[in-house]
Amino acid sequence: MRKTPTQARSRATVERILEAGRQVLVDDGYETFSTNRVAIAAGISPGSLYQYFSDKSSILDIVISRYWDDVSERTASALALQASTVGTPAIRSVADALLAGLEQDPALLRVLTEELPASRNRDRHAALVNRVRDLTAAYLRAGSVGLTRPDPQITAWVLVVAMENIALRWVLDRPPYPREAVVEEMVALTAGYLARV
Amino acid sequence: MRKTPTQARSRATVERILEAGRQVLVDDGYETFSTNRVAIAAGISPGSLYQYFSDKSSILDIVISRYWDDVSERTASALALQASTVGTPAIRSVADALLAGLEQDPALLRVLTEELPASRNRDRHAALVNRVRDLTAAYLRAGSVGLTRPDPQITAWVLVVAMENIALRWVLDRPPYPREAVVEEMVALTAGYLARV
DNA sequence: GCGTGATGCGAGCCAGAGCTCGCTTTCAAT
DNA sequence: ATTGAAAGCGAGCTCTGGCTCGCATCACGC
Repeated sequence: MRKTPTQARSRATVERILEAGRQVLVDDGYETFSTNRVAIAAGISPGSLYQYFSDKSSILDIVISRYWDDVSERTASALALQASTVGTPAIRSVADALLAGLEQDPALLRVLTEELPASRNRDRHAALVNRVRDLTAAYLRAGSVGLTRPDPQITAWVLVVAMENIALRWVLDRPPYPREAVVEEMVALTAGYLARV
Repeated sequence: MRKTPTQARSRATVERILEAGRQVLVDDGYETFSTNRVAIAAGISPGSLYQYFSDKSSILDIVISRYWDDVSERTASALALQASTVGTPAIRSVADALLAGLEQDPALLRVLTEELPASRNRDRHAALVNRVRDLTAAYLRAGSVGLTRPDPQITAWVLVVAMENIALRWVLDRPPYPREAVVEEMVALTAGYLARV
């Protein structure tokens, strides 16, 4: 942020820029994401844009942050809701929440994960994974489920990384499997993993 | 390919360009990957480069293809070797092969998966996933394992997508879990999923 | 040896995009 | 109403990097 807007008008302008940034990203893609395009989409001039943002990257950063914060919030809160529940219903609703979080804005998700270099999302994404992993590890340690694996930390990590990719690939690649079927597979995968053999 | 090299000298030049391309990608990263840099690294002039490659993208394409073909070949053949084996030993060696395949060239893997837009890898990567998924589905249908899940196709897809991300994240993020432990978790995850409950 | 096509050279063209700067317009406080 | 700061404008500067083109050099068949 180069200059903090004080008047209502300029605050609205900053907001318009960010919305336009998201729009250009979704409509035109990352490759053609240019400050001039953003300015046009926001209905302002390039010069105005650079009064509030130091460079193109900083606009992107905020758009990206907003998205991941949103997903993170949704997912973690859904997970927290189930902290006291046990068994497959708990797993099912977490799997569902994961899918729902990613289904929130698939167009932006696609651009962020497929067109941007993954390193752009790295920190934000790692934060999300760690957050969910720790919640999961705590849940496992709480012992509501019989612990069959030696290290809850690894187990939680494995679960999160596996589930995330299943959900992500299903949302983005749209394989011909119905949503409920995928949820059930996610439940079975998790339940089988955690159940004593 | 703009012109097919006939003499030995030019065939060597094309090879030098491709090796330089890989080198520049690994050393300098995707952002700064420029045709001029590749030319310098290959010890030739930009003009010579454009005699054989139509544009910058086509050099990249070949470098990327070569990498994924290599990984695909290694993984699929390791999987085929285990087609007749059953039980956790079979699962274990497939998990190991998956890790080994990705560990082959971690530097290039990192650039390809973290710096390039994922869409650059999309086709090649999808081919790999499909190939392994179909092998897995056939394996499941062969009935060596008791089928507890309704649809082998979904089950195979879930397994491949899950396993791949576990292996990928472990290789790239180097979480503090020993390799053998991760392999065992992958085995447990798969075995629990497929075992009758 | 000689000539013709293959190979190689590298300064530079050119399009595109990030960003600037001098100017105008709008706002709000006095 | 006045005035100074805040906000906005947009032509264009500048730099980067993909790519070219006219020329030099090399290699192989006769």
